[in-house]
Amino acid sequence: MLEPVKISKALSEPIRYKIMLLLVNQYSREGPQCCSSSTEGVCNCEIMAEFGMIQSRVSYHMKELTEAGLVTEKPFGKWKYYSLNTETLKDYVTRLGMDFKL
Amino acid sequence: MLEPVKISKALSEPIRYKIMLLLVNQYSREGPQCCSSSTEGVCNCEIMAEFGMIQSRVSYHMKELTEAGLVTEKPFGKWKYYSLNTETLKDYVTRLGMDFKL
DNA sequence: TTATCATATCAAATAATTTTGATATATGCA
DNA sequence: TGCATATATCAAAATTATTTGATATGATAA
Repeated sequence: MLEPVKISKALSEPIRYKIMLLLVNQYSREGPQCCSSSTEGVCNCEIMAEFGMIQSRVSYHMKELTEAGLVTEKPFGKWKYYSLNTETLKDYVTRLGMDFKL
Repeated sequence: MLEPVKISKALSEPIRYKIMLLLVNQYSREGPQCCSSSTEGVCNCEIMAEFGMIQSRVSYHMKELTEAGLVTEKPFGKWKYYSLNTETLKDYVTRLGMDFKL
């Protein structure tokens, strides 16, 4: 069941919106990274590096995004890869269109 | 210039989302109202009546919605009529589609 | 003008969210 | 097993958002 208010809230935090943009564009950064590059998504520590955030802060925001259904998690060994759930975004957009007769 | 984070925040508050729904469906309620019924929109005091909110609270939320560009205000005498700005919503939806490649 | 009504604004109180540092859990490897 | 690494969780602090009651502004009408 789609909750447009919850999805709006997830998108309403600037750093979370930036993380979403990072996920859609895939991570590409030079130098050593904690997890091996993957086409499966972007890992926690890559997000830390990209935005200079500490680990618990990244973890918190990824949980918010995941619980809103905007991001899916894929554990791989000790890492976790995140990717966009575009279906939720599509449903959200559709719902706004219906609710507000766009 | 469209600010998707700001629009998301405006939509992320439950009572604001309900007010938006009220605006799109137009107000229709029995009994005495403070302002005369209008096709131009819904007035502050009608929103107070609909949700049992005090005046300053309604005023605060209408300001949030207006500043996000989601609602337009139309002063009429001592009243003010609010209506949805569907253009902003359409632009928001378009922007999400582009940002996240939907 | 004065009284009344609708809305706006303000400061203080309350509530919700976010950030941080510490610690816990879980996996992989020597 | 024991150690290192990646992520999760927790409690406290910091920040931001919302609510409230009081007062201000601005328009109407007597």
